[in-house]
Amino acid sequence: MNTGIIDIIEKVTEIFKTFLKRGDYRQTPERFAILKEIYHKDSHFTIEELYEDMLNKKFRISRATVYNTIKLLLKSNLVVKHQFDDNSAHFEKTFKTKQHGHMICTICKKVIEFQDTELYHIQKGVEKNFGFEVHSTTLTFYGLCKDCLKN
Amino acid sequence: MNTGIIDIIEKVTEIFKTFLKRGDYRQTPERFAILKEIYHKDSHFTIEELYEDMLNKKFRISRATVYNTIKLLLKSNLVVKHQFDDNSAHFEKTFKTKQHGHMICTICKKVIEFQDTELYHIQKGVEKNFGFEVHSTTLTFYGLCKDCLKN
DNA sequence: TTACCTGCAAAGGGTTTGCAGAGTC
DNA sequence: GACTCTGCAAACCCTTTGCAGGTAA
Repeated sequence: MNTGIIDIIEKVTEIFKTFLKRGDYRQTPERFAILKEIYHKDSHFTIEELYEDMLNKKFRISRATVYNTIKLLLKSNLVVKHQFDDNSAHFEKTFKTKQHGHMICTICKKVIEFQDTELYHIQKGVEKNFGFEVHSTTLTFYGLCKDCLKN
Repeated sequence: MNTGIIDIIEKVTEIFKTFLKRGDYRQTPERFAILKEIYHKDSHFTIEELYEDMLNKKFRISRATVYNTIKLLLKSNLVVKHQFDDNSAHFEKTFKTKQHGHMICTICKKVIEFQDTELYHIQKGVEKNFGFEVHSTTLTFYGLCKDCLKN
């Protein structure tokens, strides 16, 4: 499992390097450190969580740099952004990650992921019908989870 | 067409009245005026847009009341909230409105709606598989619209 | 009459911006 | 060496909150 993660991080680092070169962006240690941290995570995160995780690992960094780098990662499609129904944006890595949706419990705020193949068909449908080119997708169901339904 | 709107507004006003009574909320003129304004709209709106529209119609109201009333309308399911990729929340009426998704062009910011029947199947699927009870849904595709693809 | 609701203004929280110093190319 | 990037802090915008006066029940 660990070797898998290392391989993936190597790969996305390459992709990011290429992206930076092409866009005339500089290759700073902060940018690679943030990418690495994100790809070590298994789940969603907010900017604040990412920022604190890096501080905890004694990596000296500022919020502004995290915001700046996330923008580049979004542009390079290595990360996607989700705006759930709270005030802060949530992010996820994309490389080697399957397309999925989210269920959010409006009581306990839990976020549950689910895989779906039909989603892909819907996407193909709108691309065909509207001449729209889809870059990223957010499917979110809000409601009550199993545990909260019991109460 | 106009009679259709009037009928619908009468109907949702009744629904809202019942909701307010049941929840021991007061029936204030502001609340009904906001509901009416929303159901006169054809499309998405932000709090700020709604607020300004009401001011333009010489209805004296405050932002705080708009925020407060929107919460009640969400609770009564007469309005849904969408968090697109900008900072402000977007809202829509729900009554007599079909389930649909949104495509958002990341360049021109245009929001295009599309109907989809498959979405309902996905919803049924997660309800069955996860014991989750879905109350509302947001499906959003981000990408490039036909017009922006030309350039 | 008794809460609750409204309007106003200030506070709060996430994100962006401006600027000086550091680091990439 | 030029110019971008970083870190810090202040500014910004949307939303929430506190309080005094008004209003529905």
